[in-house]
Amino acid sequence: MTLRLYDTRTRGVRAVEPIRSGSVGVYVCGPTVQAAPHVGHLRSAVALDVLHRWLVTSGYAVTFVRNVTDVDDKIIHDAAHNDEPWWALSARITRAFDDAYDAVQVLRPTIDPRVTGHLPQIIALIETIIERGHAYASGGDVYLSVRTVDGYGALSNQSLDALQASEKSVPHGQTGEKRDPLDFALWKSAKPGEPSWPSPWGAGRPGWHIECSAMAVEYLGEAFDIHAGGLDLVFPHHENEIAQSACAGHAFARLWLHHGLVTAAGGEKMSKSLGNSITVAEALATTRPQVLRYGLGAAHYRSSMQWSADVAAEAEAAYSRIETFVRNAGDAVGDTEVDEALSKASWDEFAAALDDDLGVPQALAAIHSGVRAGNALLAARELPALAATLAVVRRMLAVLALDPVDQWPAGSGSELTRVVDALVALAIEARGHARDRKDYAQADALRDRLTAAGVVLEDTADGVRWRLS
RNA sequence: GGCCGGGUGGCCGAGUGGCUUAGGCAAGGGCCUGCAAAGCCCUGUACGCGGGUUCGAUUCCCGCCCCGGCCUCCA
Repeated sequence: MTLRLYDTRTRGVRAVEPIRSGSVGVYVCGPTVQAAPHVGHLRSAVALDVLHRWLVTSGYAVTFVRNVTDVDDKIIHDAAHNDEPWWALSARITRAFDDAYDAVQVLRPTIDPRVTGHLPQIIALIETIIERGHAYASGGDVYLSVRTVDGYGALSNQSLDALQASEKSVPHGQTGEKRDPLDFALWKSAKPGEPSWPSPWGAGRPGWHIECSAMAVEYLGEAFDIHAGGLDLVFPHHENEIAQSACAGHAFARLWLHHGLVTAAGGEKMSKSLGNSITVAEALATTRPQVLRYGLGAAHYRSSMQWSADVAAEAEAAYSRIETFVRNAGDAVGDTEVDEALSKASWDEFAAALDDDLGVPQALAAIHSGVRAGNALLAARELPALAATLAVVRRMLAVLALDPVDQWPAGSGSELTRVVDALVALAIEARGHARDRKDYAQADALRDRLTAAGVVLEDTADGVRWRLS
């Protein structure tokens, strides 16, 4: 079984056949670091993290590139508005994105290149495109001549005529003359007070699309396996990347993967410009990070999903069920030896689900089936079978970065934790004595007081356990 | 207007030309428990509307309605 993914360009599911056997190169369009990350950005990162981790689990050497757009119109504008240097704003927001990724255990990319660190590569690429007759300089700008590109519009299935018909007038802030309204900027001449870099066409900065063409080739080569990003990037961003790279003679990405967007309560796309964002910081104020990860990752990556307090609550309930099983089964099993053969079917089901266009919903179904079967084995005290079930459940969870033991260890080390544990143990002991002499009124009174304090007791075959409600 | 995606049981969310029609949450019943908690079992019979193809369609085709994305910066 090999991984099959939906390819936007061919509009169908295709097997991933790496260009270099055994290794896979992935380029992801990362954020423009202009404002604090919202849960939509995190959903993107989590969805692509599942791709990253599944490729690694499948045995590939993965080069995962996720760029950072650290200079653009909005960054410049917002920084000026804040009375802050543009580079300080982008550095600050880059840090906020990294913190958000770390909070939900998104693997670090192999490299996360920034636009401002790749001006030589960008300028060289533009020169190549001009030399090959596909771009022209005009008034300090450089434009790509869209009509010279064979197959422009293939990714987004747009015809040139249709695009022409809906094309608006020349966008603001461009001083040069386009030969054709469809042409787009590879290089923008500097305006007073804006950051700029020297180039053969005068001081200026890169257009939005060219950076990705340049950085992808820099780190993955002229041909690579997978290019990913949000559905909102298909046109014009990815269409233009394809055009630029084709004009430079690069084969570029083999497969184009696009994930769905997160909607806010009203059903509209969550975005900075619509002002309906829930920031990652806001979400984490009310939702545990592992639950946020579970919730954002639970829907199929290509579907749109809503994020709200209700969705978060459901994720909490579903994930707690998994946590409870892993904890209870772990205690019961101890170091019982694990017979891998007993759990092969579950793993195979899980692997087949992920191989089929990253079918996380079906993969989660396999995990939940394992949990249900495991809980039954726990009740029956069938420890060898339980040990195997627990092992495979945790192995599946680990692929999704959701293992409660290794990846999300409970708050530990704090002196307070030890104190609370000792105090609760004292109360549990007293309640045990009361139960032994069948003084249930007293036992229940003790339990009620713990409940009121936010401590839930469970009487299990392995003794009384407690957790925070 | 053009291009794309979607409308599934109380909710979220998979999937399929008929077969045992995921999984989670919520609900009801049962079991377990001193009582709870946790857990297990059972129940609910869904596929936007109208046609068509078919022995048979939620699944394929046509039309319509509704929702969303892109066509301007956007994960």
